[in-house]
Amino acid sequence: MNLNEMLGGEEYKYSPMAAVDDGSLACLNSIATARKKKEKNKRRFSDEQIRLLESMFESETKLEPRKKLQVAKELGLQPRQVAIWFQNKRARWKSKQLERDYSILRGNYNSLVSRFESLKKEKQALVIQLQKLNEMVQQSGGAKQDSEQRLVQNSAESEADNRDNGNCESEVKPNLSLERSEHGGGVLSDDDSSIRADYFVMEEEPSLLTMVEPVDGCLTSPEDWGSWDSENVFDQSSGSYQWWDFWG
DNA sequence: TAGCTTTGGCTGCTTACCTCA
DNA sequence: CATGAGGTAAGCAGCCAAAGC
Repeated sequence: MNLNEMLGGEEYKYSPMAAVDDGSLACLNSIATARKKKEKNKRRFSDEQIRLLESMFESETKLEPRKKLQVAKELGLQPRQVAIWFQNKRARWKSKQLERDYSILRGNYNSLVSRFESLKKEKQALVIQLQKLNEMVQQSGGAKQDSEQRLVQNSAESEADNRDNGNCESEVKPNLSLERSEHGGGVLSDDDSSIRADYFVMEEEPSLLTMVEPVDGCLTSPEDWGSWDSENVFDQSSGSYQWWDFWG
């Protein structure tokens, strides 16, 4: 068997990853040498060829067979060479795109972190302010306590009446009141808007830091970044992926 | 019509060559 | 001049879809 037969002529396919079972080092060396000689002919494409290929790639990242033949003829290349150039180009482009996506994600993450920190500080300031106000309210208690209790009682009776009449909460007339909560503090209750803000509950810091990636992988798709919002980023309901795992 | 083979293209990984700092 | 890093053309395995039988 000569070298050409070993290599199978033009049909020879050498795989460096393939398992070696004959243990013939000499044979392997011959194959490697032959391959090196074969690849000696490898030359970079000319600037003109690259220029045209690049412009083609800009308009369409995948070539139709007919177009491929036309381009190959035009550039004096084998159709196979054109196909491989496009394959490699797509791979390089994808790699670059990944880098770009990564830097954009990183920027988004950094801005979210700084926003979260500023909101946290704002919340702390508001809590302190509320504590002070509550202290003032408690200090001025005494005589006022009776009127507060009356207010609370009236409010409870009013709600009971509304329930009896089958009224929903949104139909109740505005009725702001100050109640005593089970936390020993107070609860601002706005019956009209159903907005209720508990305060003095700092010991139960919400775990806002649980960040998950949506199942559909939209975070990796730049087109979808426009739809980002805090619900996406701080969704606590699905998955267990932690954002700090990603940046760890 | 279903099942098969063939063909061609794709992705992902890898190799070897070339260029340049 | 040697060398290492990065870019690039090309090889390979494996997968998939379309076409033909």
